[in-house]
Amino acid sequence: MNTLSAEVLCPVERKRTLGRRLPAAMECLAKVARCKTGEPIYCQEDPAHFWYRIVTGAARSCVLLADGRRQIVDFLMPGDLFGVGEGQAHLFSVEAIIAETTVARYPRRRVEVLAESDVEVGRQLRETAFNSIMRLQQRMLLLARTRAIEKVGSFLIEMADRSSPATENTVALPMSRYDIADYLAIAVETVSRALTQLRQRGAIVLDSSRVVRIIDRGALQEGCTVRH
Amino acid sequence: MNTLSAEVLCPVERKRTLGRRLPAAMECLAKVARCKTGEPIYCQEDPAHFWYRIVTGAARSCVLLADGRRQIVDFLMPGDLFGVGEGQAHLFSVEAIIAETTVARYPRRRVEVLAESDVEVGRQLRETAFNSIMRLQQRMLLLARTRAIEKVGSFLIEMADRSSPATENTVALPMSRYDIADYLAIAVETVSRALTQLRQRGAIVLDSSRVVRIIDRGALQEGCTVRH
DNA sequence: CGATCGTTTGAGGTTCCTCAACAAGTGTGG
DNA sequence: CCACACTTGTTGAGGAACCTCAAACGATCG
Repeated sequence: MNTLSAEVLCPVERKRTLGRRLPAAMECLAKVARCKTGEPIYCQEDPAHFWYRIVTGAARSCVLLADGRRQIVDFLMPGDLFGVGEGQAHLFSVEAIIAETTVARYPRRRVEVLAESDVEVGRQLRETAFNSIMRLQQRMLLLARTRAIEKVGSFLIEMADRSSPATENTVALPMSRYDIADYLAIAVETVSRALTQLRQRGAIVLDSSRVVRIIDRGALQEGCTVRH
Repeated sequence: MNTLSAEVLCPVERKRTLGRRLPAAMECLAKVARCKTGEPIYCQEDPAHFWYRIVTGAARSCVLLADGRRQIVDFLMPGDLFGVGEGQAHLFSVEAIIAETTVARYPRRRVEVLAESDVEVGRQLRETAFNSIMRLQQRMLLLARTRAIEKVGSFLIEMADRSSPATENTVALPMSRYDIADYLAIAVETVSRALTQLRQRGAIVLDSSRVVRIIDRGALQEGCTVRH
């Protein structure tokens, strides 16, 4: 009975699905573009004429709030499909966060038409959407954590699970502390302090400020796991 | 350029989509069941053999965390489809929260097969999934709010937008303060205090503890809106 | 070399959580 | 019908966690 609950925390199954390419019929509609660091892939309120997929690199999906805060809605990694099903205009901005980020662009209308004629494409899109829903639900549980140290701990585990299995315990964070703070909805200083505290507890080692080695996975999840 | 951003806050378009019935081909697979208050519709880790839709009443989708807290993942209202695309077992429990809650149950396998043969069903399911994603993203922005009073304010607006348009300014909350607290990831006392404060500011009137009249919508959204 | 950015640490103030008490409403059994 | 327990909602007091402001340091870049 724990097989599924394990999936909640260690989304290996999901990773496989997200990482793989889309059906050939859809891939041949794609055009690939290259983005510099900080360069927007699209902006909030731009007409949503395309769907996108990260090929290499990483990006952040974010929104500016009225109080001046920036909320990062998601970090996008290779294989992630985004900008999908958003009505007439994009609800968020998406910007590359590391150099050499390449993005595949799919014309929305043509994909929608394709989905109605090609059963396989339709099924794949539904599956992708369902996976997004699961990831969003996990993110909601993360944001719902009350303590900053639990948020940061869960974040590190999320990043570890999303990176390649080979380097599961050494995470190279592509984003700054500011990005992490806006993702977790806490202050930058609090992120820094939480990392320091996790280091002092022996849960992690900071090889550099952007490279984290996870020593004690259990300590990171402390109080963050689902009860059985 | 504000058409879309308005949709972010006042999801009228979404409501219409969610409220309407699914295609006839899918509806005829459904069986309707009745649930008492507090009765589970399904439990966390139950095999996910069915999809569900609320016909009348309301329900809460929740998860128990290791620290004993209960996180409510979503409130489900008439028309809402749930339990969809969850792998082999349900990730959350769903319980009715008011008497006379009726739920339609769709056999998952048969719906999936149907979606591959019936283009209309497939399209409708994708649309539903995309709508869920938009709602989840809105919920994420809600949880990302830093102040309790903003969370409660946004919550009231969310509930107002999800109830019938006729009663848009008078919201009958089907859930207790405890449910609201677990939904917003704050303490019950904080929910109560935030409502009192909103009442004192003249933003709302409490006709009874469960019936809220929204007087000043702007005051509820204070600092919660997206910047343009 | 100065400027800027990213990261870390400290000090003080604010918000929220915890514990506690109380009031009102609901159901139950004598 | 009333006494009682229980649930639900509200309010107060004290303490913990986090945010804000400030400063310092290293790295990168022009």
